[in-house]
Parts: sequence; structure tokens; C-alpha cells
Amino acid sequence: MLTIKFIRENQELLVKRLQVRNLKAEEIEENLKTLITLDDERRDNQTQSDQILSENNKAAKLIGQLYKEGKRDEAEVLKNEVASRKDKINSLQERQTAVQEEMQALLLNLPNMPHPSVPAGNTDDDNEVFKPCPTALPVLPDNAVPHWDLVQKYNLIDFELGVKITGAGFPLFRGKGARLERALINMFLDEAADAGFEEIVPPLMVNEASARGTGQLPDKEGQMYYMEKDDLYLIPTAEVPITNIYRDVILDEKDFPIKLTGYTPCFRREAGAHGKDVRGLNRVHQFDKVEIVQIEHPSKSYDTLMEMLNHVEGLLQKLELPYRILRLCGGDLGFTSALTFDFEVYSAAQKRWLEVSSVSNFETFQSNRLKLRYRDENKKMQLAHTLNGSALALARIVAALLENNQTDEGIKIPEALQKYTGFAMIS
RNA sequence: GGAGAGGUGUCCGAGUGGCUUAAGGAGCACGCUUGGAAAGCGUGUGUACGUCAAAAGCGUACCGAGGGUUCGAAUCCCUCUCUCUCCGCCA
Repeated sequence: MLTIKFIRENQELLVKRLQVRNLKAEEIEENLKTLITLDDERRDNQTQSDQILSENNKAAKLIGQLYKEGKRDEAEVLKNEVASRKDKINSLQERQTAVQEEMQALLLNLPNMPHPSVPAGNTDDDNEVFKPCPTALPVLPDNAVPHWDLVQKYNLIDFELGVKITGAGFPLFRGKGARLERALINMFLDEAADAGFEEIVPPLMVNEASARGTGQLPDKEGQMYYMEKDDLYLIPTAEVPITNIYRDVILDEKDFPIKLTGYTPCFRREAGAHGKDVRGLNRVHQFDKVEIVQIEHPSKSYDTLMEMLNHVEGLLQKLELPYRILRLCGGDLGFTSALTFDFEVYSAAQKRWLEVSSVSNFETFQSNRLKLRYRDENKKMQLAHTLNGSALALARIVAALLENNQTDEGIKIPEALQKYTGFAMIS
């Protein structure tokens, strides 16, 4: 959520940059104008009601004094004055509540302002290739098969059992498949720890305040599984519980950077997704992911974003997977993000790129909702910057690993992963 | 799930309708003192919004959250929430 202060001071810039998200200039202008008009009214209301409250506070004290002195009549006169001012206060405050609600609704529906480097564009076709694949794309023999056949052949994942137990999109890993999954999780957590991230095991369900804090609500309401009876949401990513550690927290400048990591399953409803794009592990309702989160000083957050990019890149190199890095265009950029880089790995049997990581800088968009602040050198409150990235999302990594490394003898495990799997080949 | 007790500032803790501008203590910061430190003494010590060019200042709100009663609420009433103790259930 952008602050009203920022909006007031950066109207033209906002109109310009939000157009990158394919919003119409006139609509943005109108929204901003409405917001500022409402804010003017809010200020005016507050000035008026503060003044009346002040008068009433003074009168209340005086009444007490008059009673003590036995001057009942004078007290009664004052009481009537207070009562008449109360009507005014009530209508003022009623109006103020309405104004604030209207402002809040508009602010919640205003997306983050994209970074200047974000290219204009509508869909993922318009994303900019920030770094093309540094290695040649693997070419598989003619008898190569997609991962959904491989997992069956080697008994690694049973999708049908998942359907039996739960439903479509809830894969069941078994044997070496389960072990491979756990090995990847362990490797990613170790790598994150080596890079200075503190490991967190967070709750897998969050309350409404947390979902709101990181921006899943109200924007992505339908994406989350919701337990009505307890009013809790299953997390769609570890970002939600981990970032919310710092909701309503005031940091010191010396606390930066805060680096956290955590493995969690992620639950996504993915309502309406069907067809061959979602086959096998390409899109599931439950998948494992190791997330990295950083809370950083605004002046350093873009350097930090690059560091996180390097970390994710290092993981993919260790796994010997062909990858490329995209800079998301305005149309594909998440609601809460200012700049996002996606990592895609090439899944050679499907002959397609799969998104395995998304690394974003949210600047102050989340921290404004979270009330995550720090004191600067002048002891003034400032909003911190939040960043996060997948490092990495497991299901699609498994798909690419299986497909790219298939041989007639079996599936080769990359060397860096072997100490975690305990085997070098799945056969 | 049942019964009871609680939630006050950075922390401890007083406060059952106006003398609270939230006592007192601890911590922290700065100053005095000192060869240096401790002790001692003094001063300061939250957040949000408004006002102001800005700072200072001033005003308003905030004692778990939200409502209500009252001229006036940390204090009384209602709802919710969290914590603790006991019982029940339980990996």
C-alpha cells in the first residue's frame, strides 16, 4: 500500500509509472485526485473535531471544579454547551469514518509503483530476458519422456494416490522421489544458512492480519485455502508468516539487513487452471518451497535484490540446470512488487521454460501495511524495505531435474545434491 | 471444551469516576561530578493524526481490541481476543 503522503507528493510520477502496468492514465489520475480530495477532507474534519474535543475537555474539567464549589447552575449551563457540541462532533466523526474507509478502499486497490527499469507490456511474452541461458539447452534423445512418465516409471510420485487421498494437484512422493524432495529442501536450507539467512519454521496457517500485511488480502483472496471455522488461511508461501514476524515492529538502523529463510509447503487453490500446462508437477495445489526474506534499509534494497538474484543463480548452477532470468514487465508484475526477476529452468522433455523462482523488491509497499519501520539517524520513523525470493520452489525443479537428466541407465543426480540424496542415480 | 484469575509505557509496578499532565522504581540517553569508573545529583525518554514552509511548540487520540454509560472513563457496563492456573481431551 502506498502512503497518502507519497501520493500527494508524487502524483505525476505515479501516473507515469503506473501506466507501465497497463492502467489507463485517466483512470489513475482520477483515482489519485479522488484520494487527495478525500485526504483534504479528512484533514479538515480532524482539525475541526480536535478543536471541539479540546473545548469539551476544558469544559469537563471546569464542570468538575464548579460542582466542588457548589456552583451547580453554572455547571448545568456548561453541560448543555457540551451536549450541543456533541451533536456536531458525532456528525463530524461519522463523516470522518466514511472518508477514511473510502480512502482505505482506494489505497488497498492501488498497486505498487513499478521501478523505472520495469518494461511496459501486457503478458509474460513481454518480459525482458535479463540474462539469457548461459549454457546450451540440453537436447535429449528421441526416446526421452516428460517427468509425469518418469515418476511413474521409477515410482517416485503417485499422482493418482494423491487424488484418492485428497484430490487433483496433491502429489504423493514416495521412495527415492520422497528422498529427492527432502534432499533438495535440505540443500536449499543449507545454502541459505551459509549465505547468512536465519532459518525459521513458521506456522502454516495465518490469521487475517498477516494475510493483509503481506498483501495477499484483499488482492488474492481466492488463491488461498480458508478455514472458515477458525478464520485462518493456509499459507500460499512462507513469505506470509516470515515477513509478518516484523509486523508492528520498530527497528534500529543497525538491525539491517534482516535475513530469514524457511522451508514450508505452500498451498494454492489455482482456481480455474486446467489443461496440459498444469500437467504433472507444472502446477499443483501443494508444493514445497524454501523462501528467503530480507528486510533492508531503503538505500540498500536494490543491491540486496541483486545479492538475492546471485544466491538463486548459484543454486541453479549447483544443480546444473539450464536457466534464464527475466525481468517482469508491468503487466506481469505482481500487485505488491516494484521490481521482480523470475528464474525459469528449461524442462527439456516438455521443451518449455518453467518458473522456479521469483525474486522481488516490495520497497515500502508491504512495510506500510505491516507498520514495519525503523528510526533513521535523525531518530525519525521511516518505512523499511522488504524483499523476498524463492530459493527455490521444489516441484518444478524436480520436474526439470528428472527430464533433463534421464538416460537409458536411469536418472542422474547432480553431484552437489548427492550428499543429500545418498544416491547418484535413480534406476 | 468447562471453571477461575488477569492484560497499564522499553521493563517492573501503583492506580475502583475529576487532585493522572498515568504515581513510584528499573533501564536507556545526555549533563554535572571523577585521574577513570561506580555511586550520587540533574534533565530527558512512546506512537499516530492534525496545525506550521520547516523545526520547536500546541491540539487530539491511544492503558489488549471494539462498542456503550457520563459533563468527565485506565477505572463502570457489553462483546471479542490473548495469557496464566485448575479440570477434560490429546501427539
